[in-house]
Amino acid sequence: MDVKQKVKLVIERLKTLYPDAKIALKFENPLQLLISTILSAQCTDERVNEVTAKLFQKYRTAEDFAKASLEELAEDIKSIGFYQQKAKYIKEACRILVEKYKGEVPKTMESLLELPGVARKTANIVLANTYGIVEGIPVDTHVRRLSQRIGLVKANQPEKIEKELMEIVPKEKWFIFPHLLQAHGRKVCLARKPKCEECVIKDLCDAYTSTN
DNA sequence: CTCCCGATAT
DNA sequence: ATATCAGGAG
Repeated sequence: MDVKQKVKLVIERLKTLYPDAKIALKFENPLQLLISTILSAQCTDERVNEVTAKLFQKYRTAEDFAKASLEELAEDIKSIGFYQQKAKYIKEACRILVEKYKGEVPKTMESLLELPGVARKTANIVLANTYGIVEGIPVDTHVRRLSQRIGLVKANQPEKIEKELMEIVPKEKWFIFPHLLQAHGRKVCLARKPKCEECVIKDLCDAYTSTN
């Protein structure tokens, strides 16, 4: 089957299964989403939400994070992995926000990529989910795993996967596509033990059809 | 490529 | 015990 036709069917079926698929990180403004997304690296969104519930009470502006003590900030996010690195990223990123952008989160890919701890995945998420600016497709662990299993892409590096996906997913679906794959990745197409028998797209999946 | 790294599922 | 979790930097 043509890969674009496969993408169309995957989106149709997953949309029926997850009609309310959207970002799982909780946030009230662009700054909160930026921080949450930096924190979410190699960590479940659920735990990020637990930590940020308290964190965003304590730190309300970019300036609050920028002038925070690094040790204290690290301690406040300790239950998340990579907490020392992430504390540095957040403090430094917020210092730049205050210095260059009046404490606000910039609206361009180029500006976001200058922030430490921010690459295309994080920038795509922030732009799309706060400003409605869809420049690409965020490739996280779920988008990567499912795209590879289904057989939508051949590449192994996130940036190359994003490029391949941008060529086969219609642009008007760039926003919903990663949300659908993430929802399916968390509930059915699990990393360790995928529940293939209950999967609504198993007939379209290379990983399934090649072994069954 | 390695390193960062705690919490949870298997 | 080990793999995995909405990755990114050096």
